[in-house]
Amino acid sequence: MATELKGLTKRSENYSQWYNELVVKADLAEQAPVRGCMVIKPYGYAIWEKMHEVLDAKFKETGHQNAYFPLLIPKSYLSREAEHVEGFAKECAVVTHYRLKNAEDGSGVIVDPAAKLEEELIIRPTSETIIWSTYKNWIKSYRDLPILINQWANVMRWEMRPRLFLRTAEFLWQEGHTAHATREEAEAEARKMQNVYADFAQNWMALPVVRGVKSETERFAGALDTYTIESMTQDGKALQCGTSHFLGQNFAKAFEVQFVDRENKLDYVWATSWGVSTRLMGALIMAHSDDNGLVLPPKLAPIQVVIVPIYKNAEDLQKIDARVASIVDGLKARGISVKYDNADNKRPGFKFADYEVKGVPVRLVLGMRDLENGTLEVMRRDTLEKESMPIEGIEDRVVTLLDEIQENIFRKALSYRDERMVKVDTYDEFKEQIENGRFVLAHWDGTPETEAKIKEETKATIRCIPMDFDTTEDGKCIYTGKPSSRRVLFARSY
RNA sequence: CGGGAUGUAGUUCAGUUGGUAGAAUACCUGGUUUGGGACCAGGGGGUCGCACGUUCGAAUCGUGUCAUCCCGACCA
Repeated sequence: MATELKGLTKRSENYSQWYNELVVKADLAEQAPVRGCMVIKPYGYAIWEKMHEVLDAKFKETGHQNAYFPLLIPKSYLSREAEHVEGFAKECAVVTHYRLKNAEDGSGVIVDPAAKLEEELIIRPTSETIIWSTYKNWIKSYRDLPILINQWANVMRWEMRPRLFLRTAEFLWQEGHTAHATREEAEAEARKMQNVYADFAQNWMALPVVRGVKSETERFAGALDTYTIESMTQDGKALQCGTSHFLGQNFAKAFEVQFVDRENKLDYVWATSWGVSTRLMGALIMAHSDDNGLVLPPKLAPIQVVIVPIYKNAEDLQKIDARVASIVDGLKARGISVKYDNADNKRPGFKFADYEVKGVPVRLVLGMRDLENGTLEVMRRDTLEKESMPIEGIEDRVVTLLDEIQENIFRKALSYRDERMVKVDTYDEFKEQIENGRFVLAHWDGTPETEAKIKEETKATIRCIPMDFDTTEDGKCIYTGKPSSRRVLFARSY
């Protein structure tokens, strides 16, 4: 399948359009026939698969196991936890029937009214309810705890305004659901997983994130605390990349999950849940890409190195093939994923542009001229710099180059974000900086009312109370002038 | 659910006062090409979103309907 690559909109002209075109032209995903749903194409899925693999290993290192719970949830389960219903009820897809039949007038297939379900089923928007109703049967004693389980699944939320990867009706994610004997242990777990996410974002995705705690209004429905990692897109908006919730005993109480502790006393268990989704793909795309297309961090790139031959006839190509074979072997031996594209049906210029749009970190070009000189051309995607190098020893050079690129795109994204994170002390200044697409650190009086007013007037929300840097200091709320003991992070968000 | 817009080739779009379907690009075939998105020649592809109406005649006019996109409210 060939993609139409020409004419990618510039970021500066229309950021949303640029993003959309990029997702499609880099061959990552496309819209599905069903509104709000997307088809993740092989190249896009390969990136997600790599993320999945790395995260899964981290979960296992931290003592978690994978399991799987059902897609369909009885409607009554959802109403058990009051805040939880409130948060999700408006966006649930509901299964009401279990059979179709042919219409009598021959107009096609219709829902068989005789097959109406007694209790409707909800397609999971998240799995807390089904999981906690199951944990109830698993937990009797403190000896059954902790339960540290993760599931990789798809969930469905009937969103009003879908966007590829960032907000789709159906999305892929992992959700961890843990049960603990003590409050302290559960809180520690929630923070631990936030750190796992932050580590993954920064060291694998090359994505700088702010770790923090959500304000009461932004908190997950049913949680006591929501820990978040927030990244910045190139148009200056915030993107919630991962969350880890300390659920207290809310779900245990709603689903009557009690255990007998060491002192033979009955108590409710303490819970956490945490998740990241295919939205990470959106964060990745928005963080590093440029007007030539995607820029992938080498650690997650499905193809880390592409080799393009340049030749005039079959005889030349044979010579290049032979020389390239050993380079390919050498790179593979070093654990590098490499593609040698000697397809004859595309010209070199086309291939160059194509792999640039797809964000392949390193391109090696080898022509007859190079063959004679014992050189090749090395291009790095992050800077677009080209350099001629000796073929001899190129494999090791590529290894270090990939590391440099990984490091460089993180640094670039970090300084981009840091330049756009500002402190303000007046509301006028606040409005101006929000309008400029900045992350704004400002004093807030701590009330949901003020937060709501600010959101209404500026569309900015409190992204988090940051944990990565100390924002404690005496000041006055930018909106009400009431005393505040620390700054919080405001931004517009996706 | 409010406000705005659009449905014509795989895609992006043109289509005049109503007269029976076009371009670019993509695709297929052949040839020449190949150090930054090739060129020439030929070819295939559309019940003009759907329904009804007006008319000798509708992509074009009217009514209805469905769908999609953008802007809000909501959200991982």
